[in-house]
Amino acid sequence: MASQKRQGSGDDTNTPNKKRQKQNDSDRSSGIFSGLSVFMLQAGLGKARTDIFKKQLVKHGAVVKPAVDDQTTHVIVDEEMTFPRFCRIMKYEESQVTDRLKIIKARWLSSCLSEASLVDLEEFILAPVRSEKFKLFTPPKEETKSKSEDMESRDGKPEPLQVQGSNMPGTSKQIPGTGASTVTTSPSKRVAARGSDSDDSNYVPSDDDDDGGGSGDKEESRGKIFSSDADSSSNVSTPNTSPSKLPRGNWVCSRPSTAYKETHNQHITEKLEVLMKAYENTQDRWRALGYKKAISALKNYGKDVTTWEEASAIPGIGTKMADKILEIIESGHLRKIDHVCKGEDMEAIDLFNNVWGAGPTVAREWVQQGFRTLEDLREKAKLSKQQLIGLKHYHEFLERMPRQEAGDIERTVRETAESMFPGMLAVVCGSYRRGKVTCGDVDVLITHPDGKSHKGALSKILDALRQTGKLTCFVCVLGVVS
DNA sequence: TGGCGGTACTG
DNA sequence: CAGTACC
DNA sequence: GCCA
Repeated sequence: MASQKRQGSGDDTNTPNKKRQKQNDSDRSSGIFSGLSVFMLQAGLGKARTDIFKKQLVKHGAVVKPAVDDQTTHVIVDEEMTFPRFCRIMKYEESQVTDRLKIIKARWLSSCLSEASLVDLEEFILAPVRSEKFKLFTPPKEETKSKSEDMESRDGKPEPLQVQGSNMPGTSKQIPGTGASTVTTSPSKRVAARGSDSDDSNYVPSDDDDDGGGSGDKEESRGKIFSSDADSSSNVSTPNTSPSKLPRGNWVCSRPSTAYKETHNQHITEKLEVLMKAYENTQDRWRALGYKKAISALKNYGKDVTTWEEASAIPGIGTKMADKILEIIESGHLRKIDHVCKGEDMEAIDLFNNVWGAGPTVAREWVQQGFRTLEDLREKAKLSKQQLIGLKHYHEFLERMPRQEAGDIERTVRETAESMFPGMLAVVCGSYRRGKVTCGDVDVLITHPDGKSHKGALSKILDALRQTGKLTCFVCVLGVVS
C-alpha cells in the first residue's frame, strides 16, 4: 500500500492537476471572500458545519483565523448566538467590541456561497443587545430582534437530497443538517457482519467495524491516518461552559480503525464469531447482536480473560455468555458450534445470504426449495431485480479493493463533483476515511453549504463521470435499480 | 418483559 | 401494511 | 444473546 496516506488534509488547495487548474480559475474569479480575515466561533454551529464553512472560506479567498486578532475583520457565529453570550464566550467586555469587527451570523456565509458573491451584511449582523448603550455597532436598521425563528429555514434547511447509493434503501441517506447526498460505490454486503452497527454507538468500545470477521482481522493500517486535518479546526474558545450537549462520540465513524493495540481473547472471539454468524444467517438477529456486542467487548478488553467472574463483569457479557467463554477457556471448544452448524446446510445458507438482495429469510427459503449452489439459483430460483444483479456480480461484490484504488475513486468523484458546482463539497467517509487497508466500497458525501445547490446534482455528476468513461455502469440511482 | 436503528423497496 | 434487506 |  504505497499510498497509505495520500492527501490527508489540506487536500484541495494545491493539487497539481490540470483539471484542478480550471477549477481554481473559476474560483479565483469569484474569490468572493478574498481580503477577509475570518474567525469562526464554533459554539452552536458544531464542528462539522464549522469545518465546512472554513473550507469554503479558504477556498474562496478568505483567511481563517484560529483566534481573533487585530487583523480579523469578521467573526462568524451561530444563528442563535446572542451578543451577551458572544461576549461571555470570547471573554470580551461588551463595551470593548467595536464595529471594526463584524460579527456575522452563519447564514450570511450560506447566502454568499449560493449567490456566489458578497451579500450585504446588514441583516446578518449580530446586534449588541438592542439597548442603546453601545452604539458602536452598526445599528441594525430594521428589526433587530433575532429573526431567527421565523422562517423555518433557519440556516440551510435543505431538503434532503437524495443521492444514490446502492440500491434500494439504505443507500441514499440524507444528512439532516445540510443537504447532502452520499454516493457509494459497490454494494458490499460482506459477511453479514454488520447487521446493526448500532451497537457501539452507545458505548461499548466495540471494535471498529472490522469487516472480515475471521481472517483479516487486524490488518488495519498501522500508520496513522489522518494526522493533520482534523484538529486544525478549532480549539476555539468555546469554553467548557458552552452547552455542549451535542458532540458526544466514540462512534466508529469518528475514530480511525487503526486502533487495535493488540488483539486479546482471540481464541475466544473466534469461536463466538462462528456462532454469531450462524445466528445472523438464520435465527433472530437479536441474539446475534448480543454476540456481536460481547465479541466487541472482549476484543477491547485490555487483557485475556481467564475466569468466569472476570468475563461476566464485562459490560455486554452476561451469564450465558460467560458460561460459553469459560467453556472455551477450559476446553478450547464450544459444543454449541457443532450443534448449530449442523442444523441445516449452513454452507448453502451462508452462500445465499451473501447474494446482494437476499437476507436470512430468502436464503433459508432457497435452501428449503432444495437449492444448494449459485447455479441452482440462476437456473431455478425466482429472483428479484436486485437479486439478479447480486447474483450476477456475486464474487465481485464480495471483493474488496486495495486502499489505493479506493483513493483513486475518491479523488475522481471529489474532483468531478467539486469542479462542476461552485461551492460543492465532496468528502470521503466510511472505511476509506477510517484508514482501512482494503475497502469494500467508497463512500463519498456530497454537500453544498448553502443547503440547496445539491438538488439534482447527483445525476449530473454521474453523467459527467459516465462521459469521461470513469463510470461504466451503475446499479441504481434514487432507488431505481437499473 | 420488552427493547435492541432508521429507512426504503417489494408484494 | 408487513416483511425484508440495506448501510 | 444482554440490559434496564
